[in-house]
Amino acid sequence: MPELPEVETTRRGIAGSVIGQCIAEVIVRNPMLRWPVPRDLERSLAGARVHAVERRAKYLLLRIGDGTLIIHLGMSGSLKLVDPDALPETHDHLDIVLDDRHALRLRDPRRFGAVLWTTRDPAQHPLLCRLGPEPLGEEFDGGYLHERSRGRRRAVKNFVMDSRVVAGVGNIYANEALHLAGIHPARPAGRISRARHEQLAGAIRTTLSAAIGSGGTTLRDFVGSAGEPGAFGEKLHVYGRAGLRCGQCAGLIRSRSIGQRSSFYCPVCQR
DNA sequence: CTTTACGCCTGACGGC
DNA sequence: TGCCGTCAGGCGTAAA
Repeated sequence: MPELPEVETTRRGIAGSVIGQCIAEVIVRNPMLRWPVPRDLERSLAGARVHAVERRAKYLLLRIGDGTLIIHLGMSGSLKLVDPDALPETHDHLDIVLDDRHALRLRDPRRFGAVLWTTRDPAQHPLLCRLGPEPLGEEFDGGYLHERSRGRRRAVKNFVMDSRVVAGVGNIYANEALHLAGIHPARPAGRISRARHEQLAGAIRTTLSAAIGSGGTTLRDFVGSAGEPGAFGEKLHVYGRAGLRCGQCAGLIRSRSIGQRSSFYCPVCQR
């Protein structure tokens, strides 16, 4: 579930409450996430201070003491600020209790998420070292997309969802950005002009920025750090809207699977 | 090298 | 009411 805007919403929601705090306790109720939560996590964290809460792609990076806690929310994860005395519910796998008696509580029904600890440069971590540029950063633009796509035959939707090309564009926002750019999701990436790649890069930035501004998209279970759902779902133009009219041209929105992922597009205004 | 298919896991939903 | 198949926001890995 959480794509970049949801992870950024989470980051902004927790940063002010955790930066400057020290870790009092770590409670692991179920370590079996995508990879096991490190057994000695409490020993690494206890007493250490949180210096910063950053984001790279869909990874949250909590700078704690002399290391970094890497958190990924997978498909169904969320991170809430709670009173540590509040009873945990099913799928509340981990609490990071802070000195001020608040706790970060990780919930992840499907357990596709991850909690990892590194004392090295997190950018060099195997999970992060091959990520492409941040879509809201300066290196990402149409020229970059155009250059990277030359000779590539795969569908442009799969191309922009490849985290080695650009980090953090997931299924919802890939569909939305391609609609905004007027590009058919199955079009081979290498057969898109520079001008249209400029359009696409701009559409990705616009879509992600607007979603962050709305607190993300809640389809099923995403909630922000205070438990609030994201409001961007009301602003989706194609995702989940098969059979409805396109707002741009009154064509009918279609859905089909592209690269094993459900895709939504307007066959009239996306070419 | 690029591209595709497959799991990991739980829960929600539709059809019967 | 229940059971069963299908699908879901991600992504590493194996294999073609």
